[in-house]
Amino acid sequence: MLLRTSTLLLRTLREDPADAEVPSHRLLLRAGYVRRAAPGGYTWLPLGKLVLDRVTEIVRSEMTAIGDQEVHFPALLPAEPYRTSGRWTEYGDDIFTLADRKGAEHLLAPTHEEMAALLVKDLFTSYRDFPVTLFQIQTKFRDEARPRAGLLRGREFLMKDAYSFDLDEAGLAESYERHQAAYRRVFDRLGLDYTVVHAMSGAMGGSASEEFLAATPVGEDTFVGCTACDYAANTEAVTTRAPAAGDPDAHRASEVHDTPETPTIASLVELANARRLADRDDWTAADTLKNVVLSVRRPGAESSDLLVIGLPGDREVDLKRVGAALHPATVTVFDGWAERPELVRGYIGPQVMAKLGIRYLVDPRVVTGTAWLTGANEPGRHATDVVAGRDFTPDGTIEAAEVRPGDPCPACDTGELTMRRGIEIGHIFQLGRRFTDAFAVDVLGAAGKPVRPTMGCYGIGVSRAVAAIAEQHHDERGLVWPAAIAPVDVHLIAAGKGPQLDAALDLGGRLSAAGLRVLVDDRVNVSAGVKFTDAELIGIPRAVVVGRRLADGYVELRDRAGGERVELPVDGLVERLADEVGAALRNRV
RNA sequence: CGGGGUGUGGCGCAGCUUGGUAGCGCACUCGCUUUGGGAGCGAGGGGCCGUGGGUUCAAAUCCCGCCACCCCGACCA
Repeated sequence: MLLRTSTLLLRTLREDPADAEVPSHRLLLRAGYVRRAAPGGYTWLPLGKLVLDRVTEIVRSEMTAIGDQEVHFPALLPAEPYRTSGRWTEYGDDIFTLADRKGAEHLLAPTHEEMAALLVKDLFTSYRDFPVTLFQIQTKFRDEARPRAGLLRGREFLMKDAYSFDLDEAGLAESYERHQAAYRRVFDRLGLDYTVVHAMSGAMGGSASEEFLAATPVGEDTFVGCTACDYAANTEAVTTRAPAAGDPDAHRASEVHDTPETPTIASLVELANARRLADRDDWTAADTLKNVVLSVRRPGAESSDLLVIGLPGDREVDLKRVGAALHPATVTVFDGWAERPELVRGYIGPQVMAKLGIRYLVDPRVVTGTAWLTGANEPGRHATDVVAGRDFTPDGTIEAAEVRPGDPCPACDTGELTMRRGIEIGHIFQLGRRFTDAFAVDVLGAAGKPVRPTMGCYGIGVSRAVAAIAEQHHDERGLVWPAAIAPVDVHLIAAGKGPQLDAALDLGGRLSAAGLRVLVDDRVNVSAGVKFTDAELIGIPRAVVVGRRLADGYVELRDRAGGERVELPVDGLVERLADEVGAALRNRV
């Protein structure tokens, strides 16, 4: 393949577009890979399409290598299957919905579990047909509340989604492991620095879920690692180790104290020490029990329910974690104080929750036998020695408290948690039978009785991966593509329009004939300096400058990543580059 | 959805306060010169000033509505 800059649909930008903030967005626009065409929608220009196709091909090859079969579902679907599965309402505003001329409701698919389950039900009837995994690479649609950062979060994006069907749990676990391994190979080949983290299975339910996060400061997900072991998790999925329970009767009796003007934890701690409540002057925020009132709304429900969460006063509630824990319900901070006078804002304690019939969940640190300084449910009053298991009994625990760097690792005894940001580039789930149940997907089992397959689903954000690679592979001059996914293998630069131009075109033709992808900068009346800066912006791994030493039979080979420059004889150059590029690409596999 | 900011040729911006027939740099076209690190000179082409309404003799400029984009938050396989 031979591309010529003089005719390529390409215009590099000298300055940063004003509305592009993150590096991938900025550079992909400036270097002429994509153009914004719609809110949250991008046009892939020729160079960008080549990159997208190479990434797509790597994904496809690893999927087929583990025996997955490629299909292609419609993106435009009738509402009915999504109503049957419950996701029409569960997804809510995040799906694009539309009506056809007869008024029948449709959607632009955000993902295809329903279709995969129905397709298997349609065609397979015997246990002998299993296991089977289907995948597709297709444009997905989601009506994002806030598209941002160019390709990182769009309303239309390319995704590889796969759906496995097994007859039992062991088979599902195997399929899941196989995809986990395949995903590692994909992201290794893409040159991404990524971490596999425990994740919430959320709407999908099921027993296991992991996310593949590409580390970058502009990532939207925060994840933790451990300083001592290999534990890694999305903050939403971090679990808190509960301390050992104690004897609820080992504490002195609870006492109520006047604590005027102490609606906050800080003001309460200050007053508790000043007044020596319960004969102590060493109170800290961690000794207090903070009770946060939330509104919880189930999908499609008319009204919200109250939920109070109790947690140590030195921790804030992380609404993202609460939301993940209660998914698919949505959670908001309670603001209906006027209608619930029994809730004394700033002085709420757990002692009355059962009597009020309000659901009360606590942080795992609030175990039986712990004693707390907390609200007395009267204005200006708090109570000491309010003991879990004696003065109140929670309805359960919830992971609601913020996770902080330095928190103890839940997986080992010695490590502390560290926090980083990442972009979700892959997500794998053991789904279970949610969708096969919804559509009664039954096949005949070995014993002559019906068996219901269990599903896994596995996604890779293909277009997002392109942006993630750009985030991780650039410098102040521009993009620096890994060899495996660069739009072309060699960028030939004619530095001079006479013999240099002819020689560059000749070299380009021969390299192309040798199987390399080549871009020749054959523009005349463009100075060498412009071509050099453009080449660095575009980020092809190897550039060959055909310039002043051509007369002596030499050209210059430049390495984009390392910056090395070597002079090489034109003789034998084609063979040499073909070898080098071939080796570089093989090393990726 | 809440808060903040911005919409003027392909890109980056000025003009708006104080209304009077749209400007700069880059990019683009032509000519000559130049040619290894974003060239020079000369001549050109290209703009419903986001959009709809209002005020006015007159609106890029003032007023109201809407739309879009960016950032923060909420939301989000």
